Amino acid sequence: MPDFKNVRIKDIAEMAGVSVATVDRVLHKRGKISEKALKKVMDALEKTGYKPNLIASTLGSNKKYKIATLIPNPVLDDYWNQSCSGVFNAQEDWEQYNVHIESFYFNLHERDSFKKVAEQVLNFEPDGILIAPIFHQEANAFFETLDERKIPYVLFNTNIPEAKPLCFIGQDLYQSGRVCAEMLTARIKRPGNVAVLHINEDIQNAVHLSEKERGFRDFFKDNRMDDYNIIRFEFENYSESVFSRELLDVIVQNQLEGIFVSTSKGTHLTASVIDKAGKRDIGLVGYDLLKDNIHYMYERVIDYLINQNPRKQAFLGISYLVNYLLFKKMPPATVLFPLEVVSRENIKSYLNSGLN
Amino acid sequence: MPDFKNVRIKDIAEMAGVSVATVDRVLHKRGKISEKALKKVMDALEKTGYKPNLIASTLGSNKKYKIATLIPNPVLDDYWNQSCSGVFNAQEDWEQYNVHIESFYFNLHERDSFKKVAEQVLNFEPDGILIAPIFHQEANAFFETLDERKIPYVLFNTNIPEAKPLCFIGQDLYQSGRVCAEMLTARIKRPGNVAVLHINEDIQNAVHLSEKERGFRDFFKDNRMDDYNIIRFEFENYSESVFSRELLDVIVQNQLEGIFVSTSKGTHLTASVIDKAGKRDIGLVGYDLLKDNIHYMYERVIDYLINQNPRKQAFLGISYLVNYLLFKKMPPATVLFPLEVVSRENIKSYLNSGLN
DNA sequence: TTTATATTTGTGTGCGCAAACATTTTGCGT
DNA sequence: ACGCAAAATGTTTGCGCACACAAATATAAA
Repeated sequence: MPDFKNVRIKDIAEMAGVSVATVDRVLHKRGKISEKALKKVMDALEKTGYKPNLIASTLGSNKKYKIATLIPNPVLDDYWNQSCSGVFNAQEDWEQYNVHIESFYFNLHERDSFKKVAEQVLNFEPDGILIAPIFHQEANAFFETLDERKIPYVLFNTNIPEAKPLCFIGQDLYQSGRVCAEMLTARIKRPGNVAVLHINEDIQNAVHLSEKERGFRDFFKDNRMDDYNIIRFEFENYSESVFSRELLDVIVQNQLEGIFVSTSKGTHLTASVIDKAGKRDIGLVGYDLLKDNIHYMYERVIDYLINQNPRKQAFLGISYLVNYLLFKKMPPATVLFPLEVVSRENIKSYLNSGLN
Repeated sequence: MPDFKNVRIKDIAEMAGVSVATVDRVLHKRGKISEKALKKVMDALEKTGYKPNLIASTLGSNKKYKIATLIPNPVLDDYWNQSCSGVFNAQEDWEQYNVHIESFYFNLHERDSFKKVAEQVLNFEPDGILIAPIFHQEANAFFETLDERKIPYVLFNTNIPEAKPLCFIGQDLYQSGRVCAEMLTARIKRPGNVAVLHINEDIQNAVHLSEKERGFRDFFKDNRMDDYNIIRFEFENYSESVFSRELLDVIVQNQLEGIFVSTSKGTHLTASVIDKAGKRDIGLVGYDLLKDNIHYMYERVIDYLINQNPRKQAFLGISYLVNYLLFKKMPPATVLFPLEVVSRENIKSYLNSGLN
């Protein structure tokens, strides 16, 4: 072990026969530099394989960074509550590094709320933003402003193809649907009717959900499972009681063997109906480790949950932003999380490991 | 936002009416301090909620840390190869921080090799060690030395109850067995004979493996699946051809419906035999995303793999050590990874997401 | 009281870099 | 050749902390 002392800017400067400031200028592409000096410095950089000391760098540039989050209000929905706690975790990790995170919440059900809160975010003048772009159109308008002002942003949960974020964090929805089909058919012992349930407050997520449905259906097609019949149902702006009645109708009339619910909240709503009706023999696959979902999984109403890991998504989003701002480290353009299959037997291992 | 400027040692010193050195002394419990000064400093510390700037701290103490890994040779086994790459990943992450990681490999099949290499590790005089303590007894002897010399170490993969590591990283083996039973029974459509296969080079792992078997069996018991019959087989120091023949005998004679293999290498060995015999209707559940296992999963020979995530285990182990050394951050005593269920449909999502 | 010695406290420098500030060099018009 | 601005380069300070070193104070021995 040669105990190789890391090359410093000073070393580079000496090698190139210039001052540290000149080296600094080429490293940060600031100021003007003569061709000659540039070449000399570049050569030295090349030869030594110089890597900046990020510790010293962050200490030296005594900057404060402000990061904003723009996500649905966590009190209205356990899913977003988990995203939120991911942000908090990240906050703890980075508070040492002079980064301040301010959370802005919009109402999941009102697009106007998004616009209003987005405005507040701009007033906050953040150096970076983590966004869950629920409302397609409004989000796009917001992105334009951000692009103009050159404020970097990371999207998670929902992708917006037109946007040019630093990074998108989410899952492969098509494949997610396929996994659900796989698990549902593993659960169901005799083929028959299965239902895809889209339970959502807003038709907005149409693309989001139909991607999952497409994957779900393709699984049956690709595996030649002709003995299954897939029926699709949508519930929108439901009231609890109406939903309950209608869903029961659907179940009974179609003699459903299994149900795939495409949303996390919809999952425990459905589970609740099935539970009350005492129809536990129906296979049920849905999304996420929400409190209620966990409960119905232990109760054997829900068979499998696909974990979208909102906590980790948000956490990683913040980490990417910070790394970009502090260390100029470019995140991958897209990060698709593993499609975690959660069952009665491994659910505890997911809940206990603080890693998520 | 009050733009709260972080309190520095200097601030504390002023508040307490002492010099920075005195504050430094109480912070690090070094040198002697008068009662009076101590109290004043402590009060100021308390009042301000002082938190040291770790960035400045690491920069200031211009220490070099040496970390050693003591793991099986990666060229002999893809599983350990993955652990190894986890170490490399960690290395990249931390090389900025003046930490040097040196890997020491022992031969998985020779306990003497472990002793010899452990000796080398000691000569290296590391500040921390990541260990896969395959050989129970030899490991324990090593730990004693480490405890004496107060060298912190993190264990992963295999737990040694007597050891006093900084942290153990692994999985709940009992529960792991249960998950395998769950997935195997989900795969098998008609109950019958299922086999537990322990395929291992060394009887050493007996505890390790029988924990999994216990969980496997308990699943059937707890779910009153009396229509299943569980048979146990061990293969030790096998030659490829002998193994192949014997295993086929077992399969045919018992008319196996499903197989649970308790080791990662054993999984593709078994898959290979099943594949060659054209017996894909047998359910097969095993461990880990090894290259060969992935292949047989795509080939529909293996149905489910439980991911032990050796890469992430090693990566996290190093991270914990570094955080402890650099930032005095205590890791949790035990970290049990989620029991990830990998299937044909979600395997790509695991392979693609660089997170693992 | 003096001197030696232990105890307690204070000062200064460097870690590697960023950035403000200072200086030198160049090009150009007159 | 001169003046002058722009271009190019150099010098210095400070980020917050660790730690070596220096100084001051207290205590004990003579």
